Amino acid sequence: MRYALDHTGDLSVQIAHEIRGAIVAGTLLVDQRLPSEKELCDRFSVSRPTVREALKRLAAQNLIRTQRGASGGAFVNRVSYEQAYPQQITTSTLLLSMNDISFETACEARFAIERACIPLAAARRMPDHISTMRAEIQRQGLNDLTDESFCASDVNFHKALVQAADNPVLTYQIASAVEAMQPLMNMITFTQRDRVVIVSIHTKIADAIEKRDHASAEHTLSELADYTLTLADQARTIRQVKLATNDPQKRCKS
Amino acid sequence: MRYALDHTGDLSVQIAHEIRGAIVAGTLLVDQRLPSEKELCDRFSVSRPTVREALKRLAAQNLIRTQRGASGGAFVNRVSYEQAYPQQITTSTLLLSMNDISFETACEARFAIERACIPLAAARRMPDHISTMRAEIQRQGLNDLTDESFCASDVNFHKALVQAADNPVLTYQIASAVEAMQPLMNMITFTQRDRVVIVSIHTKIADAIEKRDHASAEHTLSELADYTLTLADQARTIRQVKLATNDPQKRCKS
DNA sequence: GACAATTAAATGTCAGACAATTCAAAAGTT
DNA sequence: AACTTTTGAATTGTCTGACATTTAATTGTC
Repeated sequence: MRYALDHTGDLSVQIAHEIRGAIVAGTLLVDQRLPSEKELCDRFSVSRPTVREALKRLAAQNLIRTQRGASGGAFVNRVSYEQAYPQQITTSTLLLSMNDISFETACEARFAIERACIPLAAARRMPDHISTMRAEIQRQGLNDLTDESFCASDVNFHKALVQAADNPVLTYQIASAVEAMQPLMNMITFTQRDRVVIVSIHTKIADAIEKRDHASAEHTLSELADYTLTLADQARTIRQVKLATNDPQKRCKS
Repeated sequence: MRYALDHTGDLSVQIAHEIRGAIVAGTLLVDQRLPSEKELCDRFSVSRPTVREALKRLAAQNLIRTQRGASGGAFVNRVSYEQAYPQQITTSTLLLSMNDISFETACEARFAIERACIPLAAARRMPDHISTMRAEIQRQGLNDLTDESFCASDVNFHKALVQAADNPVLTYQIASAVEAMQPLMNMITFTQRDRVVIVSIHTKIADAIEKRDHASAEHTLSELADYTLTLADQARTIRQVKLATNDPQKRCKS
């Protein structure tokens, strides 16, 4: 077969678009081998570097993988959660950092989405979900925890909560949203007192989920959302005060 | 500066990874120009095709754009919602189609996430959100509407609902989830009776949002989720019956 | 000073070659 | 005959050098 391309833009873009269309439409099935680069050159009437640039575009989107050697070539990838995940997070993270999204907006979205899985989590939670949550809560109570470790444990807690809903699509969507928020959350430093409050809220959530009391869990989650906002507000105030009182020399250093 | 690369895998992958890291870390700022391809060749000690393949990888992820001519080159992209959107949808759509996600699972996730924005939408809806929703409802009542047009209007209705929450991050997340579901939704054919039911549910939702009654809106949305599931169930049954009663000739045609 | 032609720099494309990798078949050995 | 080794072919990865195309700045002319 011969391909007819849009006559808009660069050749490698057109070719990549053509092949992507075939994959999305199902003309090319998972694990099916694409024609070799040489054949693609003939079909599209372009040189090999051009074909290769097109293939690299597709590879960057995890749509294909390539293998060297005899019986090698480019193969259609099965798009898995594991592969889509980091991609999604990179995009979301950049979106947040490049578009002046306020902490309030991001926080609101994150907790709103997480709230979506609470009824399902309450209905379907299994014993190991609860024990994972409690283990993370216990970890969060340790005294010698760095802020990073505390945040990581926090992420794990919420991941377990989401996983209790037992819906892979939901897990994928929410987990990527939560992780994309992480850089913003890391700007907060948690005092010992803050941690005590958060641990108590987490405990209340775990209790509610265990008792399959979704109303209480939802309510407590919004409590956590509010508290997170006040923490961010405090952190901002502290930063501003520091900035104002800092002598010029120190400010230059930063 | 000279770069040190991981010695794992292909060169173009390593180079792309290196540059991506600089963008994500903020070393390269938005709209900043990357070194020319020739300079990159020198820095990484590779040939131009290799550098170009790396740049194409980044371009495929919308991280950079290229411009020809004098004072052209590769520039760091501002990742905008508009650009991230179709990318996200493509990925999500492929995830759904390639991983044997049941309609039930996808539907559950979609409505759960949409539910997340209801309280915000009820609190913040403006007159034009309501009028958009009502306009789409009216359109859905027209008799000579194709299934595709009905679905498109349905998407618009839910988009307006989400937009009423007035949170760009939330809009981005939910809208992409809803759109990714569209191929699955398009498998359902809506009888006139189905449409009447859906229109009435939509009306109830719009009414509740207008009255800022989030509890009622949430309840009605879950009603819609249930109804959608029964429709999908019907569609599946009908397809099976057709398959069983079809004579061989017709089955070959399809 | 305004407009047109030239120039330079950068990406886009091409052609051909060689290197590296992998699998399969042929050859050789036991 | 069964197993091991060698060879070869196919394919992607990389390099080199060249030319085409596009665009902005420069130069020249009126």
